[in-house]
Amino acid sequence: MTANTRAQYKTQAHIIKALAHPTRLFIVDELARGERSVRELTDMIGVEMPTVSRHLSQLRNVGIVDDEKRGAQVFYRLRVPCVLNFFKCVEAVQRDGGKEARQNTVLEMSCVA
Amino acid sequence: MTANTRAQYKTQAHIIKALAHPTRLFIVDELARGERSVRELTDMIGVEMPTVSRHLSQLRNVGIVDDEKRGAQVFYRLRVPCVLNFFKCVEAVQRDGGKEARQNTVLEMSCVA
DNA sequence: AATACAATTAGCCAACTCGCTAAATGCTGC
DNA sequence: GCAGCATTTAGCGAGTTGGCTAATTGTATT
Repeated sequence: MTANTRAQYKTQAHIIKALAHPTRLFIVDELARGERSVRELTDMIGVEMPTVSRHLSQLRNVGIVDDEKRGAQVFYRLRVPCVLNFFKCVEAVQRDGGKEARQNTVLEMSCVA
Repeated sequence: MTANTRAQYKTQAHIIKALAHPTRLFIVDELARGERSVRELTDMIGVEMPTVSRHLSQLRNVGIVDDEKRGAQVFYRLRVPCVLNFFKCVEAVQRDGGKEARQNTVLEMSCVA
């Protein structure tokens, strides 16, 4: 592996990592429906606004979402809709695979999915 | 958000997190070319075998890869090829977005990609 | 200008991640 | 059975993550 290749994987991992958290997945899912203010998202998620704000800036830093300040509020938008395709594949992983996952929560998952 | 929905996002995040590391991305990429033994992967990556082994079991635990023991060796296979689509989308994120990413490494990225 | 609300930043702490080395397990060939 | 290789497991330590509260910044309203 060359240094360049290694750097490339690192950058990609950084982007994927931005999606690797339940709250941030929820945010992406919600923003797929339209733009939302930080307050709106905070009210839906069960954590404090500063925490939500940090999740949002994480998504923004890698370019997945976009923000626009209007008045006192900041609205966030999904910038790269293709990340929604991740969900489909992840569901496929849930169905087809997952030894540990199957032991834990996937069975209950397949009930609600 | 119901408890079930929350659990669902948690499970999905767990799967995505398994991909959110440079070494594991490399492994997935390499396994897309065919099965590989732990030794083979270790020789390509610059870390010790125990570390590679743990990355592999992380991928196996969420069902992304599969292992088969033949003799003294263990061969790993990609089980859910759709994860390769992640790469395409991640490249789109790299191109279209990424404030921080743009500052850091994306420019050099777009040269090698 | 004073108050109130929206959002971010800073600082703290518990939990997790990922590298390593050492030890354990399992198979192969002598 | 013993030696040697392949792999995994265990245990350690540095660094990161994600929650919180408190403090800061910026806008709107009175």
